Amino acid sequence: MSRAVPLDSVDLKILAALQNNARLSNKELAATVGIAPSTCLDRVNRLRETGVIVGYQLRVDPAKLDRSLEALLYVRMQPHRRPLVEPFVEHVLNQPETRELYHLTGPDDFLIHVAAENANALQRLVLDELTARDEIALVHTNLVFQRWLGGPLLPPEE
Amino acid sequence: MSRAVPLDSVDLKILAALQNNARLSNKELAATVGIAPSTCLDRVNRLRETGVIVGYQLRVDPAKLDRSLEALLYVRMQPHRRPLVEPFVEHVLNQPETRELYHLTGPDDFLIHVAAENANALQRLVLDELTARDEIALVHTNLVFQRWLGGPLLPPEE
DNA sequence: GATGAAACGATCATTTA
DNA sequence: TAAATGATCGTTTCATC
Repeated sequence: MSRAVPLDSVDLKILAALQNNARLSNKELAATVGIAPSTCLDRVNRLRETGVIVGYQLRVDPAKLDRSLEALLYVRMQPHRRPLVEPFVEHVLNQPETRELYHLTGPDDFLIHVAAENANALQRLVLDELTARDEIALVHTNLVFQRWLGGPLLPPEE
Repeated sequence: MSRAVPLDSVDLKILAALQNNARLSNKELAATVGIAPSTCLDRVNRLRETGVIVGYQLRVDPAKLDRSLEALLYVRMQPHRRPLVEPFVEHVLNQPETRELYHLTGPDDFLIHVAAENANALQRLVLDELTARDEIALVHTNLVFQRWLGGPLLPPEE
């Protein structure tokens, strides 16, 4: 269901261009990659249908929303059993501070990226929403100085 | 420069709607939040001008691009000095596998989210691009089972 | 994959509350 | 000051080549 999809050089140009600017109009995109708008529309639709393009995400500045304290929370679950995982994931995703959640190999089972109003809000989140739960054995909190996004994601070179 | 911006309930509705679907047309968005399209356009432009909306990002499925092995790399820098930070950040952002990079408090100085083709590619990344550098004291690699995104980010309740 | 036409949406000057 | 109206302009989209 999630195998790699054959992509030609036009597809790759489209993906690179849209990852640089997801709001390019179809017309601009077509001009950028050098094909007709109708063809371009077909290509983009196919990239969506095949699941290469998953969605379009708004990026907001957490600081502008009074959430300037970002942190990564490393969470250990004990026992680390399937019936406990799903409710925990849902609980985390329901917290308004949650930006991303990872389920991981390694000593820590989860990593949560959160954006809180201040240290008080972060403390409340850790103590009341995480360590208060029986299955949560441990939470380590690391503050985020800065965060960068990688460039366009493309298939590995041959 | 990054203080919170006063936002009324219409702004919040716009932000919530666009975070659910950043490709809503202005007309649809206006209907969703219950205002005229022209007003809606003004609002969105203001949210961009004030820096609340930072950009629009394409979300792609790494597995569909032959990058199905995602990992988090915990990196310790020694010494952790400013002149070493910027070149390292640039080096990491230049790697095609890099999706996100965090600079952190705590025992590990950086966390890198990467999407690699397979274990070989991941090993190469860690050994040739990270631990090969003098300033990198240590890299821990944790694989990603699954990743979720949080819901819309809005200001804390009063 | 391109062309061209019809339909639709974005945008802005103007008007109104 | 903020929002709505309505005309213009441009883009998307689809049948056809």
